[in-house]
Amino acid sequence: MAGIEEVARRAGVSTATVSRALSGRGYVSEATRLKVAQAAGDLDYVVSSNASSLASGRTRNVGVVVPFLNHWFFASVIEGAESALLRQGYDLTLYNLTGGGDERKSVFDHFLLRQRVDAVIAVGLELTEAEVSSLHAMGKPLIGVGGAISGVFSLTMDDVAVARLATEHLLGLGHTRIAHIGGGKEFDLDFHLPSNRRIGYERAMQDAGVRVDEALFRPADFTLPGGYEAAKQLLGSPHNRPTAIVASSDEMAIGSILAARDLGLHVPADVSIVGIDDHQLSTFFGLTTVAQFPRRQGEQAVEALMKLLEPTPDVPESADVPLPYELIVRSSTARPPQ
Amino acid sequence: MAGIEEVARRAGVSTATVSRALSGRGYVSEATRLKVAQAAGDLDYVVSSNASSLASGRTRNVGVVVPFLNHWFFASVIEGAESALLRQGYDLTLYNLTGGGDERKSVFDHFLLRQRVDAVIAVGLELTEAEVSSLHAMGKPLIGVGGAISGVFSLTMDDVAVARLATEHLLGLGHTRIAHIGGGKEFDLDFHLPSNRRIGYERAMQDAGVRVDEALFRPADFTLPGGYEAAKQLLGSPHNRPTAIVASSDEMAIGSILAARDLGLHVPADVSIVGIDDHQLSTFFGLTTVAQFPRRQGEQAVEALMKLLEPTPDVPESADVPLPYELIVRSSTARPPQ
DNA sequence: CTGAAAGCGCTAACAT
DNA sequence: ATGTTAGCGCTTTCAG
Repeated sequence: MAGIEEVARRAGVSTATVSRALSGRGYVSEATRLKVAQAAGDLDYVVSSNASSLASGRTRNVGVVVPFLNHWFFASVIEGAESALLRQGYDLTLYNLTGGGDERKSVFDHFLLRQRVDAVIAVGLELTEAEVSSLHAMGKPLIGVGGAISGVFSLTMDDVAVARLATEHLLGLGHTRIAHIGGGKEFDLDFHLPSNRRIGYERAMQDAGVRVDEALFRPADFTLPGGYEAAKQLLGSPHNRPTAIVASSDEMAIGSILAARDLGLHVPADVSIVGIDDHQLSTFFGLTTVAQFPRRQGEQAVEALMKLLEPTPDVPESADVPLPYELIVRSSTARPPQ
Repeated sequence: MAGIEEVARRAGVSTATVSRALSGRGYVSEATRLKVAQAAGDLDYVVSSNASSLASGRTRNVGVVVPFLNHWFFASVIEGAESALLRQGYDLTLYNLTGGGDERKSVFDHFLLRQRVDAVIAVGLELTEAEVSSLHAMGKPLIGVGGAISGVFSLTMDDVAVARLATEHLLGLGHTRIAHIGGGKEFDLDFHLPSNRRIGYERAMQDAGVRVDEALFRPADFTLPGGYEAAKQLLGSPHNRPTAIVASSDEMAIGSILAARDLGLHVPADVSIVGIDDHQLSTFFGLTTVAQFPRRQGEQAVEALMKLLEPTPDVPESADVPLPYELIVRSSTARPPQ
């Protein structure tokens, strides 16, 4: 618990110089920098983030707000953000809203306002005007990931294009009776992704001159069991069973594969299935999918923040590109039977 | 961004009184408390955690260190810890070591030492002596979850008993050719759970007078694909195929169910399978398992910390009980064939 | 029960 | 390039 004063004494300089030498801000000769580093090392000196924050007004800490944690997408985004932040010497403090309304309110009204974070990353959350503006009033940069927030810079995939690509893959193989398992209306509140993906699916169908059949759409909850249920209904239909399914998430797609198996249908011989995500289990199930890269999204969010937070351009340039996605063809899709 | 001074002025008291009124520490008359609360509310005052921490030496923030994030167990522990902390007005800052050796070093040598946290929760991590002692030298309480750390208070399940229970369930149904899929040696470094579970399995067998057959053990990596591979080997054996499998994790157990299906074996008619965890997918797969309760573990870790951190007994009493576990029988286990 | 005042440990002008 | 110094916004003795 050595303080800056002791380091200064040991290095034979002033505390101001120690501060400059250690933080990299301001001019210090190479020689003194070394002396200071040495002294600091000897004493196991680590700056007190509180004192530093209080004096400088910068905490070197960012808040990440998520609606769930126990979910592939969110966990991956956080992992990406965390490691990018660590590299920059930043901490990540986590706000998980799983608990419900009360938690959300106290996080936005209290926790995020107590000057503990320099910026906020909101993942998969549609923030209210009030939430956004209270953050902005404090001068805290806010950035969204996966779910656009009006008036806020957000990293977000082109969900229409993604779903279109998945559907086109199937169309290209010759399928026309293509079903879609997407999010129900309840998911459209915080994400708009369900309807966007449905739109992408429909556009692809229409552009290919294929009629969109309402009976071939099933809402589900993005989970594996949800996908299983929906697929059972779709594939159990006595008339005009679809020859392919595009599911809005890999978990639902995997559920669909299991449903098909349970019905005695072979994938992809009897039915082709494509998902969206590239979930960690997708390789195992041989699922064809459109990959998104949530870890990368977390990193990109941090990169964007750093540009706002760090005046010096010591952060690698990262253009404001749209989020990438990529069709990954595995063994769950093939030409339709006959 | 109103400061304490403005609140004091508006309430007609000194800043000292505001501090006392808002923090609950020290004597304040009910009347002034109300006045202050009113003034603070009017001004949307939120205390600056940095100034408060610097002055008081307490950050009201705890660090949580995990080896992975994208995993059911860790995510659940964090969720539990997070919500318990939120209730106490604490923040949670997350340190994810997924990146590798470098990250770990900088987290322990730098990040955790910069006085940003009052305490540390290490989840599923075996800390080195150096790591533990540098934390203790700073006076930071440290508590382990899921993986005992020598010399550190840890919440940890009785893995021997858990595996024994799973095995006894099978023995009780009449199985004797019971295979075990457990962690390989590489997992024994940070967790000792693999070998403990194996011991529990063996003890149960021995106590039942059943010989432990080396050929009936397969190491795997705790994942679904890993369990699938292992089960394929076990169940594909031409001689003396096991009639049951106890897997050290639900993911491996689910992999085993899928492996059995792919071999044309029926679960549980041809083979019974039991896991350990009660993973979110286990209900869907009808998996019999021994549940552990990771969310609760996160909460308990926080409760234990609060006792150390908060002198006042405003934290509900929670005895130092061993972690609970519970056999949940679903449809993946039954009497052996014939 | 309340107020005055001395820091908490560092950073950032400003001066040199 | 380095030192001096005045705070950052609170909490906490210590008086009263």
